[in-house]
Formats: sequence, C-alpha cells, structure tokens
Amino acid sequence: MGTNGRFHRDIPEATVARLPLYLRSLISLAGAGDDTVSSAELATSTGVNAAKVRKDLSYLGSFGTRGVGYDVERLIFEMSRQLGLTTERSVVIAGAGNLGQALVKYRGFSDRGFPVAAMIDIDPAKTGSEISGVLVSSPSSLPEVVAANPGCIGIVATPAEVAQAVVDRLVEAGITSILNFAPSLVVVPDFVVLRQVDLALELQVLSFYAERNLAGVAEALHSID
Amino acid sequence: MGTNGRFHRDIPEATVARLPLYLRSLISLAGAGDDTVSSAELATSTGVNAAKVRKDLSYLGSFGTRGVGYDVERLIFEMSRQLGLTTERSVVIAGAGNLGQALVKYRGFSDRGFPVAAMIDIDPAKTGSEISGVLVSSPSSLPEVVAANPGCIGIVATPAEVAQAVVDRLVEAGITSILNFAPSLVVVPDFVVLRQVDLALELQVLSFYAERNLAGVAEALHSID
DNA sequence: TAGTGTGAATTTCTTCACAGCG
DNA sequence: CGCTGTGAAGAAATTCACACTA
Repeated sequence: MGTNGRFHRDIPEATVARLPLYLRSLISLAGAGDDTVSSAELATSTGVNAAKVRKDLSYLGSFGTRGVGYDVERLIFEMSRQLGLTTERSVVIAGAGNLGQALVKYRGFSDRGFPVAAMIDIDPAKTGSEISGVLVSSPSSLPEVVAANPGCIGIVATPAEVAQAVVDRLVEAGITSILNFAPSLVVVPDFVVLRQVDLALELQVLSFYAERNLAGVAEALHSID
Repeated sequence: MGTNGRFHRDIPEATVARLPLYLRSLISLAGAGDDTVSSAELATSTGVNAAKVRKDLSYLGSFGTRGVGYDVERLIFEMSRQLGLTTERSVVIAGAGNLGQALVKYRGFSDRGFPVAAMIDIDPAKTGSEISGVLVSSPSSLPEVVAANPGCIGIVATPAEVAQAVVDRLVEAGITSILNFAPSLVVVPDFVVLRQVDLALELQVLSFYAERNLAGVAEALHSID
C-alpha cells in the first residue's frame, strides 16, 4: 500500500519471474559501458514487451527519468536488492548422481552468485571424495553444513522415490529454500519456499506445441513467464 | 469451437504446462494397479487443486464418469495423444560441455520417452568419441542427424555467447523444437517452437521469496506453471 | 450419492493509451 | 520531444458453486 517507493510491497509473481531476466540484460549492458537504458531497449534484449517492462520496473519504485530512460547501475542495484542478491547465498546439492555431478561442474550457478558449498550423498563410496573441488558429505553432516552456510539453498538431484525423504532431511537441518529437480511431488512446511524444475516436462510441453506448430505460443520462460 | 470432443482446439497454455504433471501421476497410479481416479485424488497427487484438475481435463474431452471418476488408462491415452507422445521423439544435444554431458548421462530424458540420438560439439577433441553410448558429432553432420531423426528436439547446452549461432544452425538443419539452457535471449522463426530453461534464474527467484518468507507463493512449477 | 462438467464470479496478468515530466 | 509511469480496458487463468448424472 505504501506509496513511498522505497519498499513497494507485493510484487506480482509473474513480475518476480522476470526480474532475473532484466538483471541478466542489465549486467550485460553495464559491461558494454551503457549507463542508461530505455524500456524499449530492455524489451528487445529480453524478449518482453516494453509496456510490461515498464510496469514490472515500476514495482521496484520510480527509478526512470522521463525522456531518458533508466540508470543501468541504479536498476541493477535495486533489482539485486529486491532479489536478495546482495548477500551471497550458497547452494547445497543433495544427490551426487549424474545430475548432481553435472550441476556442481556446471559453471552457471557459481558464475551467477550461487557457489556450491557442499554435496550430500548416502553412498559411502562417494562421501569423502571431492567433485570439482566440492566435498561430498554424508547426510549426517547436513546440520553442520547448514550452520556453516546460513541461508543456503538446497538442490534436490536425487531419484524421485527418495525426493520427499531428502527434502524432509533438508528442512530438518534448517534449509528453507529448495529447488527440486526430481520429477515428483514433494510437500514442505509453510515456511519453506519450494520450486520444481522438471526437465522432461519441458520436452513434453515442446512436444505438444511441435505437434500443432503453434510456435511462439510456447515461447515461455520455464515454466512461468 | 467444435463441441465434438474428439479434438478440442486451443487448450490454454497454463493447462498444457500441467498435463505432463497429471500424466506422471496417472502413470504411477496405473503402475499401482488403480484403474479409476477422481479429480480429488489427482489433486493431492499433483499439488494442483481439484477444480483446476477437472477444468484442465475437460479440455481433453469428457472422459470422466460422474460419481466415479476417470478411467486411468483412458486418460493416459488421451493425454499422451494430445502431448504428441504416441510417436517417440528423440533429442539432439548441442554442446558437450558439463551441462551437455550431464544431460546425456541423465536418465530422466530417455526414461520418459526422449532418447538422446546424438550430441554435437565443435571441439575436434570431442567429436568422434562417445559419451554414455551417444556419439559426439561435428556441427557439419547436423543435417544427417536431423534426417535420421525426424521431428527431433534440439537441446542447447552451450555457453550463452554462442547460443544464437547454435540455434540458427539447428533451425537451418531442420529442427523446429528447441529447448535452450543457455541464459541468453535467442530468436527463432515463427515456425520454430522454443522454450527456455535458466537454472540460475530459478535460484534467483527462490532467493526473492526466501528474503521475505512468503513461502507457498513461490511454489510453482518452473517453468512455467 | 459421490464426483464430473461447466457457467459465472473473481483474481491475476497483459496490453493499451496517454497524461506528465525532464 | 521522448520516454516514463500508470489508470483503465482487455485477456487469461483460477476458483466457486451447483446442476446433473452414472
């Protein structure tokens, strides 16, 4: 309600899902030396239409200058703040199978401010070893890991059958943000934030649109958009 | 328009994104020997509310029986048909780096009907080798690969900088469905269906909700939902 | 009677269009 | 003049609630 602008409450979900998109673009603009950007430019560089860009940005406050555009650095700052990216948040990957190993080796997380602090696996053949410089620990060491990485995000990269049990242990150990890659429903207490990513589901959705060639309709960002 | 039921046109996007969820659940129910299921049961097993389940299923046609529920096998059949899963669709992964290698080794795709037919990489040190039984070919062999796998889906697992160029080559080679894991905007012609999955973006969205602990609000299926 | 199918109400998201300001 | 910021219109998605029927 507060019209004060410093802290605009309740940013719509759809907008939140697009903020990282703008941020990505802004960082690249900043790298290219641009210091202002218009909603139209952000629109072409993100694939979101200009009116939507303006409305989305307006939820952060009024940081634009009429006739000019937005200050790139300022927007990066405000957006990072809203996204909670000012404090680095590390990641704990549960499951050192194919997907888990891939995710540790993948640069994408650490490059964008989410370093992998640890991996967890039940297999005693794996625990104690390092993958890509990250130690694989047994589930029993979860509480210590969480204590050493406050506010960390748990990533579930285990088979679907054990996903719920794994999530329960993560929550028990104090993790309150979870990204689940296992294709199964998991339930969490109210105070835990959960997101699901199902890679095969994406292929099935593609398959649907491929069948009828309604391209463009399917162009959506993961799941949300 | 057609009230005939055999082929309900224009299923809403939001519904399409949930069909794979129902399918996953139905397959597991079928495996457990259930032959009917109610919207309430599907609701609890997918995390979607019951009214939404019924509305979604109604887009496929009227396959339920009042007072009883839905026939599991029938629903699986109709849903698979709508999703275009009756003909197997293979996948070509562009980029044999960490993410690409992870995806080939990952069972999730082939287990759910999307076998990996080939990998493509420019690095001559990689081409010719096999990863997880899949041959890594050079980009020049793309046309043959596509010809050998009609209707295949292209997966882009390359660095962001080259994603657009890679997508262009895929399209040129005849691929019309693309799943892009590179965190960058890519543009495709109208007849090509594109979906984006940005893993770090998911973490950023989690970070947003973690910051304000508005849990539950964030519970959404990637992707889109 | 138990559970579907669906119009109608509601909420959320998108798009339009333009007043207002630098 | 150019571009933001935003009310208001419009579209899409969700939820309600209940008539209907196997």
